[in-house]
Amino acid sequence: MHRRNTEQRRVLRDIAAAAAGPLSAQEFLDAAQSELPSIGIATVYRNLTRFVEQGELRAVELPGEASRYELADKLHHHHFQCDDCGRVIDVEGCSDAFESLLPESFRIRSHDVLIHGKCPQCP
Amino acid sequence: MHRRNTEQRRVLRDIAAAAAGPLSAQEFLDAAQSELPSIGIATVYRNLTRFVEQGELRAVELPGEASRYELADKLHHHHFQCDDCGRVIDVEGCSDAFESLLPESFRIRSHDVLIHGKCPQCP
DNA sequence: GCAGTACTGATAACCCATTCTCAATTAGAC
DNA sequence: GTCTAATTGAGAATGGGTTATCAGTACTGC
Repeated sequence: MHRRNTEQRRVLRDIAAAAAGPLSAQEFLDAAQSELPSIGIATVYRNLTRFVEQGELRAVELPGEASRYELADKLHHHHFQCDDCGRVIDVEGCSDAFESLLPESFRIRSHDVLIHGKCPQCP
Repeated sequence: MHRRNTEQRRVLRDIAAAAAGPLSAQEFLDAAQSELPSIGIATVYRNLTRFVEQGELRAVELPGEASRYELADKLHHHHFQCDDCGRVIDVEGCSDAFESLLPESFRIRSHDVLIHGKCPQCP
């Protein structure tokens, strides 16, 4: 099972690298089609799944939304989602004092923060 | 359209009031059936939707999970979800210094925090 | 009590993100 | 250039949460 470097994969990787936040399969498709109009949604899903298995990408799940994908080597960060356009943008840094809020009997592994509001591009 | 006080609604309201965190429709169903074995999932969904419309309950969306519902008059808080049993438990308090992480051009409206780990009941 | 209608329970239908199928295409070793 | 299997694109199929349908039930005003 030799891996091949297809144009589709190259385009998808470029999109992930240039993204300002995690993208959905549909967003990957839209972005990819502007460079490779014939690419289909099945290919996008197949490759996103594969990139996750290979450790290149990481899935980001947001409430009530389709899965999004971001580079796996990103440092700890959180996300902002615009109420209007729905775009998700990375937020660097983190003020984590969550541990102190729970009793000792809870063994904390991680935490996710999602900030809502309006992004600079929306009215 | 006169509102009626059915046994089903009374049970669902009791369950919501006694919950340690937001419950899914399935969890409402399971809890309700121990008191009212004939209650069906359609009735649960119908009433949860109705309670939300009436402002009694509020929907809580967690990544990759069915909607959950909690009392609408709860004060600002966050949630903990157990990696093992999946239960969701309220976390009082909040260390919010998120505003400072984003540029001024982002107008922040709210934030959600979800803490992951193991609850006291799980190994 | 009775009537009228809001409500319920069972199940079929729906919605939509994701996966599968399969014939056609193409990267890459030789 | 040839060969072969990995990959692709289109559309069908899937799965799970939620909603719609409809005949039967049971609140509540009188």
